[in-house]
Amino acid sequence: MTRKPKAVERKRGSGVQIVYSILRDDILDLTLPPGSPIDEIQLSERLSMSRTPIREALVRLASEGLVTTLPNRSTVVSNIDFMNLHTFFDAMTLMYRVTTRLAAQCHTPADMDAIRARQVDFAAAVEAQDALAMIATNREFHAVIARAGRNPYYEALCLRLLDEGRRLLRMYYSSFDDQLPKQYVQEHEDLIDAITARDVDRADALASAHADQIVQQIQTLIARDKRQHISL
Amino acid sequence: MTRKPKAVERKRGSGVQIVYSILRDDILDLTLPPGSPIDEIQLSERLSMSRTPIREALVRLASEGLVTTLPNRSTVVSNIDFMNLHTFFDAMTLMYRVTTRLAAQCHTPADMDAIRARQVDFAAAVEAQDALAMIATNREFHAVIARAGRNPYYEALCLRLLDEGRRLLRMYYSSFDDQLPKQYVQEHEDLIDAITARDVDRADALASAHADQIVQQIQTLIARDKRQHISL
DNA sequence: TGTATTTTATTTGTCGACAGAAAATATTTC
DNA sequence: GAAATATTTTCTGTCGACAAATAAAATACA
Repeated sequence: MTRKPKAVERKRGSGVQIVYSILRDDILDLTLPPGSPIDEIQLSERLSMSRTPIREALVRLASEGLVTTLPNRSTVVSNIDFMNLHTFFDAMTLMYRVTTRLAAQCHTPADMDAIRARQVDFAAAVEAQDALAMIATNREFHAVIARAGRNPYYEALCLRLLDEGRRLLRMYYSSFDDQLPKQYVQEHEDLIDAITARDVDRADALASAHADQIVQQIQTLIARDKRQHISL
Repeated sequence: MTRKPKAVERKRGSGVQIVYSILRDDILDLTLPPGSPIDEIQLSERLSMSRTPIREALVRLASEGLVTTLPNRSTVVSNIDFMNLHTFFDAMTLMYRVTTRLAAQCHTPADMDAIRARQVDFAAAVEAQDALAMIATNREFHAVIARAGRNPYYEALCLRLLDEGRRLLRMYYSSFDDQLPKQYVQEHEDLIDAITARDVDRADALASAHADQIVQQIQTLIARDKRQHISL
């Protein structure tokens, strides 16, 4: 006998936030891979709430580009556009540079504390050879730098790109589980030094090089993946 | 006797789009000035539809930053943050540069046709000394350049900034109705030339100078506005 | 008369239900 | 047996209604 889930007492307005967070996480770590249909009714039963807050969460995700709503048909998790990855790399590199520059210009001691804390997490993830944790902590590291830059427009685009990158990296690290490059830890340390010294040009150059490294890393992974597909 | 508006037959799914467009336009041309509360019931009566599609439109506007939802209270049109206008100018300048560069790199003949068509509209608006039309056509001009750049991340940020700028300019031109600067028309022409010639560096330099001009223009208007306020 | 407290009213957040649109399935026709 | 058509099913988009939360009004009290 399937029993209906009880309507748990919840704070008014929290429902949307819960659904949004769950879906977002599932999409970004590929628990919901690109193309997955999202059934509103199924979700509403699983989370024991009406379809209204779920639809609201979906609308928010859609306006962030994480899901695509097909009119009168199910909404699906957005695809990763491999044809135009270069636009992603281009934007990512520029945003790394711009946010790091700004952070070097106008950081506060509290910002530096936050940045260093994220770097500790990142180093730990690399040390533990935990690819998933590395992806997540790298995102947080650059997110706090972007926040320290104090430009909401740049920050928003940077966060969006970091999330998109999280999905992308997750795709390859889950299938290959590579040796995680320890040099990234040193590159982050150098970035922190440049920001601390308020050396804008050096911060810019380091961010640029760091972005190039990551781009190259991803492209290597993609190339290897393609070869593997051909060999089948 | 107040009669209830008839539920007009409408295509399924079009309701949200209608509300979204109306609200968006009203917000951007300051028909709904910053801080205006948006009453869902009132809107639903005026447009003769249920609150559901209206709420969906509001969620979309909120995720674009055009409205702010106060929990359990009315949603209001977002304020213009005059304290941090420099972040807007900074981002606007960079996006002008980046999108113009990319347009110079990878435009097609169709792109150039679209750009030139927008420039004709812009020139006409300036010639007619129609401030509102100038604001709108200027937005479209840079929007098609951004589209020609073919980077969806840059394009999205650029559109957001152009809309924000539309609101800002509208605020001052509505109160002062200035002489509209004819030099902008020539600057646009120069931009088109550089893009057509695929001269990336020149396009970049021109876009940078153009952005600086506009920033200076806005700052002049703001300064004049402040003086006027003090003199009262 | 001014402040604190209770009552009322307004408005949001959530719900269940229904109708319309595709997709999936069954049925007919050749 | 295959293609075309009809039927059913599934799921979205929209609706009206209700309850919680806040703001406004009214009342009590000093």
